Amino acid sequence: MGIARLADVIKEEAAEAVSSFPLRQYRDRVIALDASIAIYQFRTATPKLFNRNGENISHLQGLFYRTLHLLENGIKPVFVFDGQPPDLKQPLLARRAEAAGARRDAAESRRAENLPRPLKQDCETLLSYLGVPYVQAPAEAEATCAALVKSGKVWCTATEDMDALPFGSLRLIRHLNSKNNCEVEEFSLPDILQKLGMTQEQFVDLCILLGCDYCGKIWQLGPKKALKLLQQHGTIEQVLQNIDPQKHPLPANWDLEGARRLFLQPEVADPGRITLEWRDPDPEGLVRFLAHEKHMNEARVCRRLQRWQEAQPKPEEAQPKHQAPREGRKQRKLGEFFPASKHARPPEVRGVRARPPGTRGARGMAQGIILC
DNA sequence: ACTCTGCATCAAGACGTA
DNA sequence: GTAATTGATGCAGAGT
DNA sequence: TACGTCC
Repeated sequence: MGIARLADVIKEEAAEAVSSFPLRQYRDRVIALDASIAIYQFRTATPKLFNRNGENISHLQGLFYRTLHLLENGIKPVFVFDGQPPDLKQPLLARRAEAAGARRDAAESRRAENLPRPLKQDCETLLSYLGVPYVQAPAEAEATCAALVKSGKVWCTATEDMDALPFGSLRLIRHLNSKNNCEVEEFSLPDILQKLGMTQEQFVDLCILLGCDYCGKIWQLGPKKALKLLQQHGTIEQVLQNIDPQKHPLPANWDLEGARRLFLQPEVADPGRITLEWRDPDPEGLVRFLAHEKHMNEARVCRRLQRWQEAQPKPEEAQPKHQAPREGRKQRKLGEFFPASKHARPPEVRGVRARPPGTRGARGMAQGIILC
């Protein structure tokens, strides 16, 4: 669940490091998202959606709508999937699993944090048809997101929890998906460090004291004291020498070094070996996959795709406005997929049967990415 | 006063229509 | 008859 | 905007 109250601390103590921008500010930006968190959100959102086979397809519908929303706003998303959670996180996961009820068998709870494979495959398939790249992280997704930002391949990490900052993501944005023109909130890591007067190492120490996923908290040491003491003494070790150990007992099995190492030298995918590529969504493939294979309502899928199509900038006005490198985004004429129907007529089987020659899109399947 | 903790509560994702 | 997740938020209370 | 529906 990230770092407890880190956002509050930053807003209070380093307000200048936080700014708000309208969504359009991020046009043509590459943004990394934690796929597992997003999917988990969709799955736990109520009410759950079941198709006629009784399969929960909340994740597909959610990912479909949300990704198109990003694409419509000119954002280039990269989804990063969690890998193996670090050992230090096991106690936390075990606690969560236990809280989730003793009903689950041990085998399932052990990998509770990982998405079930078919679920993940569904999402990868969907992303491929959407033309959106994804990355498999070896461990924590947020860590790989941060590495991608540091490498320059990605502009920022979009996430609701703050882990990406101690992992070193230079920019972090929140509320990317909020509805009514709510502004996006951007945290600048360099500004945070400067305002707090801390190095990245000290900032990581701060996050550990605030309470992270990897080790327990020190009793009676909340955000205010933690910040002040760290600014005063520099490291957790120094802080410990200046507080009363009776009043501030350490948690059992407190692996300070381990937690630090996970933040400062996390296991991440090598950005240099990752190629990010975006393609236009493949409407035909999407209808086939979502509606026919997964039994989402076909009319809805088509309507949404049509809305996306209409939101596409016309080729001629797309050119002069932005000088931004339109790398690899070939503008495909989409009219061919939707025989221009003025009034959205739902109940037809469209787009699927009508397959113009030469547009057998499904090759799009290939273009997720790759590597870890 | 200020700070931290514990407990209760509530809303959750996105669309479309009224 | 019948389930029931997670986390953000606000308020009460206790320790400093 | 508030609320009901999605499958």
